[in-house]
Amino acid sequence: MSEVVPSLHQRRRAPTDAELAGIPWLARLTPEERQIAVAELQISEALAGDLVCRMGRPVTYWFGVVDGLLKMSGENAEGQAMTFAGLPPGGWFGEGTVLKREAYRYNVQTLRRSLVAGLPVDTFHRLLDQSIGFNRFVMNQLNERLGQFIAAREIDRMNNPDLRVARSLAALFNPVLYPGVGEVLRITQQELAYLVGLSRQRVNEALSNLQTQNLIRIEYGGLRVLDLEGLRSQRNV
DNA sequence: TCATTAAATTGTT
DNA sequence: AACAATTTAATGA
Repeated sequence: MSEVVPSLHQRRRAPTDAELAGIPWLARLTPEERQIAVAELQISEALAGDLVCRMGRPVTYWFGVVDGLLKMSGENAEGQAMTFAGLPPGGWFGEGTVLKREAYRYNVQTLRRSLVAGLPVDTFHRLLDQSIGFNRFVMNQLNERLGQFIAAREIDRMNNPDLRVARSLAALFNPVLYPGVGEVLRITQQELAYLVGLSRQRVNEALSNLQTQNLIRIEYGGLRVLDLEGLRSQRNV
């Protein structure tokens, strides 16, 4: 576990066109608004294990995943890390904290080498003041994630590992929150195991079961979703 | 472009 | 946790 915030600063640069294309809310802006946003957007390359934001630190940016895989976690009363959510490409997070200009309430760490985009807090507020499209995006985002966290409570209460994996996968394939994912989610079975809180062996077995049911197809270094509704509606057997 | 080798990931016990 | 099998990425002719 390494804190590499300094390297995040050093690696910061302007976004390329290809990276901008992967940022979903830019499409909701007018050309003028878009120009403001793009001028302020930063891209940073984070190595595996880097902390993107740290609990308690003052908020600096609204973050999004351009490429790679992140995990959001907090601490329980005993100080044990607890994973809240996985963040695949296209996912943006921290707007609640940015809105209130508070300190980050969780840790976000890369599970592997990733490209992370950041919009400065002041620019976020400027867009919120000026842009209807931006407001719509943020509102939709908050709403969708509320649904996902409610679903996550259900997942936590399930003791059947196959169900946990199925529902967690369905969350990662959410096209509204993570539009960069598409048909194939780039994730190793080890990474998924970290997110779900199971051993890799058990995840491997659960994935095999889901593949047998034609819900997913296992690929090298990733998973292809065949039936998202089927994953969501997995029930106890 | 192809063959060889190293590294990463998966499947299994 | 350990190991073998498989897939991909890197290297160099």
